[in-house]
Formats: sequence, C-alpha cells, structure tokens
Amino acid sequence: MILAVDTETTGTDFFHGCRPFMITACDGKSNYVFEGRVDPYTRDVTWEQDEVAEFIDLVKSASKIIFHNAAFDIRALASIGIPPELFWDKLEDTLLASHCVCSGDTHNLKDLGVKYFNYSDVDEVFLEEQVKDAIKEARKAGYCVAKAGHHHFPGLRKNGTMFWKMDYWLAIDACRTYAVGDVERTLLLWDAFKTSIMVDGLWNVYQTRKKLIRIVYNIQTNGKSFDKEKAARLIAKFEKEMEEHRWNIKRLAKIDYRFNPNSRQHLVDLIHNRLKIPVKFQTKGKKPVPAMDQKALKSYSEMIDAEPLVQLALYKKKQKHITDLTSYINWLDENNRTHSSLNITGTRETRQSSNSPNDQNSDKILRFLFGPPPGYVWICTDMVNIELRIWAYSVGNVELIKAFEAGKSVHEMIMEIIFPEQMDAYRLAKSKSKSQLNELDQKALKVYQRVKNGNFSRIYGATDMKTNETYHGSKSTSLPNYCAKIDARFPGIKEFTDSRRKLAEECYVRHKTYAIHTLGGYRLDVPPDEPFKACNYFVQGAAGWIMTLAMINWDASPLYRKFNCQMNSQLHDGLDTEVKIVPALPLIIEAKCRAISEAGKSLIPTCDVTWELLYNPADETNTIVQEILQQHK
DNA sequence: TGCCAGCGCGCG
DNA sequence: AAAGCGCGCGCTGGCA
Repeated sequence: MILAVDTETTGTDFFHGCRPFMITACDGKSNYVFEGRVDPYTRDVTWEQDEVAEFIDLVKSASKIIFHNAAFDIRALASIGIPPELFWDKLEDTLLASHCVCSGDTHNLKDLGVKYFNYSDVDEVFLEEQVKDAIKEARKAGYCVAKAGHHHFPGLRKNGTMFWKMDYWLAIDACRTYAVGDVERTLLLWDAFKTSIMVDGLWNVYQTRKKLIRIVYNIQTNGKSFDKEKAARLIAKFEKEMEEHRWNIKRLAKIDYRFNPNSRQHLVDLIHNRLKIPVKFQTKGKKPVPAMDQKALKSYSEMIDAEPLVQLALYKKKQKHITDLTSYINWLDENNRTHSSLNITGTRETRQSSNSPNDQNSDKILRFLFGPPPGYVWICTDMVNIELRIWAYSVGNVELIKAFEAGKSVHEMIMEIIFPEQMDAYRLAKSKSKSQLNELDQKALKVYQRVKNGNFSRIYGATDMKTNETYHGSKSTSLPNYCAKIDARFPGIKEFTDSRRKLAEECYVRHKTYAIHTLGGYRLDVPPDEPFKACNYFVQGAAGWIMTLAMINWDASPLYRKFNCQMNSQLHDGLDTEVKIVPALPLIIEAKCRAISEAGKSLIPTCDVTWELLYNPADETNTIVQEILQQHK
C-alpha cells in the first residue's frame, strides 16, 4: 500500500516547541486524519498515545510513504515521538521529484496540483480566510495567537513571517479539509512524477538525490555549537561603538535629527545634500533611486573628506554583525546549538541552500563563534577550485587541464596572459606575510583578485564587455579586450559557452523545453528567455552534483559509521564533520578526503581536497590533535 | 497591524 | 537590444 502523509503544525521550529497537531494520510482508497490537541493558551500540543500508535501502525503497513518535503514532516513527526527510522527505507518525495521533472518551474504543492491535475486550490484560499477570521476571535478570547516573541519560535523575526500560517489549528474544520486535500495531491503527484522520471531516464538521479534526505536530516539534528557568551559580549561592544559612529556622523555633517544610517532618505540627505556629492550611482529597479550600496559609498568617500563616510561604513558593518549575532543567539537550543536546515531542493541547480539560520552565508569574521565542543573536532574539507576545474575539463583545453593536474593556478595563468607586467610584483607579494605587505604588493594582489573575479564572471556567462570590465576593475570607454587575448591562448572557451546554449536550444526542438543535462545526468531547465545561463547552470549543477555524491559517499564510509562522525555544515564546496577525538582521527580524515575526492573523480578526472582541523580551545594540549597538526604542516 | 516590493549584503 | 550565476534574510517605506 502506498501512503501519502502530511502534517499540520503550530510552527516550523521543532527545536523550540512547535509541534504537529494534525497528521493526514491517503492511500488512494481512504483518507486518514489523526489529531492532537492544541492548548489555546500555550500553543503546546498533546497527543493521545493511542492516536500516535494508530498512525505508526498505518505507516508500518505501508510499502511506500510519500511526502512533499519529507525532511520537514519527518522532523515534525519525530517531535511527537514517531521514529524517523520508520521512513528512511520507504519514502518518496514529491518536492524532490518535482525538481527532477521540471527544475525551473514552481514546486509548491497547490500549484503542482493545479498544473498537473487541475486540482483546485480554493481550499487554501478558504482556509486562509477562516484562519484570519478565527485569529480575530481568538485574540478577543485571550488565546495564544502566533506572533514574534513567542518562545516557540525565537528565531523568527517580525518582518516577513506569515504568522497566521501557524494558526491553522484555530480553524480546525477547514484545516482538516485542506490537509486531506494535500495528501490527495501528494499521492496523485507521485504517480505522475514516477512515470515522468522513468520515461525521461531520470530514475537513477532521483534515487541518488533522495539519499540526501536522511543525511541532511541528521545534519540538522546534530546542529552546531555556538559561543553565546562571547557573542553577547561582542554585541555589547559593537553597540557601543556604533553609537559613537552615529554621533560622529551627526557631528561632522551637522545633522540635527535622529540620524538612521539604514534609511535611504537620511543617507541621501547626508551625501547628496549636506556633503554636496552629485548622484553618480542609481539603483537598477523600475524606479531608480540613488544607490547607497558599498560600491557607491566607497566611490563617494574617495571624492571628499571621507571621515563621515568612513564612520558610516563602520556603523553599517557593525550593525550587520549585530543582527547576525542576535539571530544566531535566537536560534540556539538549550545546549547552545543552532540547527540550521539544509534544503536539498534549495536551488534549481542541485546546490543546497540553508536557513533558520542560514549557515551558508555567515560572515567569515564571525565564524569563530561556531566550533566543536570540548573533546570533539571538526574536520573541515574543501574541494579545490571545483567550479573552475569542472569548467576547465568541460572546455577541454589541454593547457588548462594540465595546469590543474600540475596543481598550478588557472587564475595565475590567465593573469600572466592579460597582466604579464604584474606577475613579478604579484609573486613577490604572495611570498610575503600579511604584515610585510607594502603598497605595491597590495596593488598586485588586487590585480590578482580582479583576474579571479573576471574568470568567474566568464564562467557565469557574462558578456565579453562585462568580463573585460571586471578584469579591468572599472568601466571605461576604451577597454582592452582581455577576453580575446585569453581565447587566443586557450582555444575552446567561447566554443564551450556557445555549445551549452546550443544544447539547451536543441533540447527545445526535441522536447519543447529548454534544458541541459549536467555531469551526472541530472537535467536542468534553462530559462527560455535567458539561454546564456546554460553554461553557468552546467558548471554549477555539476559542482552541486559532486557535492551530493560526496556527502553520500562520506555518509556511507565504514569509518563514518564506526566513529559516529556527523557532518554539520555544507558550503557548496566545503563540508564540515564533527567527530570525537580518537586515536584513529588521521584515518578518519584520510577517509573523508578520499570519499569526497572519489565523488568528484566519478565525473571529472581530478578532484583535489584540502582539509583543516578545528578544535576547542580546551583541547589545545590534546596529544592526538597536536600530532595531527604537526604532521599536517 | 500586516503585507509586499525594493534594496542591500553575507556566502559560494 | 540584452544579462555574469545561485541562495536567505534584515530593513525601509508605501499601501491597505
């Protein structure tokens, strides 16, 4: 029996008390509804043992369980004592399937119902009305309506959160209808997707990706520990300094109102009105307004006595840090750990995304606040230049490939072509330590950075004009044609970019859809009006696929299991693993690097992996750790 | 008060 | 005649 399952919950943060209050299921013949009771004054949910047991029996009797976003529902079910192990061996996921079938279109359950079956989505509209009405009544009755600040979702901010979605329990009858509709949709969709995936030859890639569900579930469960006290001290320090920066700006520019550096109006007043700098940058939106981003502010600060703008930049940076730190603290559980979720369908190119909190965009300056607890280490691995490597092999230029295989830097090779006169200065600068750098060194390093940016720009599908600008570091009416120089030296680059676009167009002729297959066989839709993206999708998709295989390989490694290793973070080419300090640590590190490298080498000829070890200060003198660090040097 | 669009910024 | 790619999230300001 195939069973679709869905949960309705009092929120999304199951680490702070949100719980499912309704479980629905559908096997094609009958619909099932299981309900717990929400305490209207606390939002706490209680379930009768019998009710849960009945659901578990139903699950056990099913040969397949279909979810739409399995990781979420399994997490919800686990929070009321239903073991995740019930599902791993027999789950299917229509969200994942939807991405396989049609990576570029909507993946929302209701939209999919309409798209594939013309299954009306009025139940959702009706429920929204009912809930919003019920909320008004509930407020009068003194019920605990969801809002920012409730301890069940400390990480959620007031802005941008649709809190009414957490109060479906207030309109329980409409919710029941809605929830049953969802499992009916899910069951129908799986049937359609299954056929489609098989017909299109995507069954294997779907099954491979599906293995990530359990892996990312475990990553989230384990989480990462965070130094709350240190963060709090940092916040206090920044707050004090920020106030000083703000007052300095006010004083220097003679501003007599409550200056808010976040307000565009205030910044316009400061820069264009009081400092009398003409508008040089506009935003790119429909209604352009004076831009106030870093690029613009930096340029303006070079035009005048910079002090007010220097103070402004300092203020903004610290403010960003404070919001980041506050967010991390809010997401912590009782053990001071965050539990970011890693979304395997987070991007359309198989890369994953992260949220609650986003673990993939934490400022490098603040990362030291995360780390292993005493007695544990993090093995942090990186795939070296993975996107550039994929690109080089795909371009097929022998010289580029040779460079990688000899461990040479492709960025440097290209720098040699377009800025040969800078090479000596660059090599000298590279050999120095940070404190020794003089102005000339800094300049050479900046040129290198521009080359790197330009290279990525090209891979990402920029026009030659834009790429030349990036290499050059600025717009200019008479730019040297760097791209042409590079193409002359490394034939195949242009051809490769064009070929990806042509593949997408050929696919359209045959299948009425723009798409390319990336390394590994996964199919990526290309926006019909933006075929130039095909090249980037190919490269980014291949990198995402390699990371997918890497995580699966590492998870399946005997040492991973034996020593209770736990991946806890993934940053597209980096993967961190938490493990107890044991004598076998060197073997574990080696096994991890091998698992990742082999994942890469199943698609491209080489895949270098570097690693470093992160340990808790308390383990400073641990002999195992110290020996490894000594050897690693 | 809630919602939405636009902007800006962190990461890869 | 046009465009380097992919994300999540906080804040402002306009609108209902």
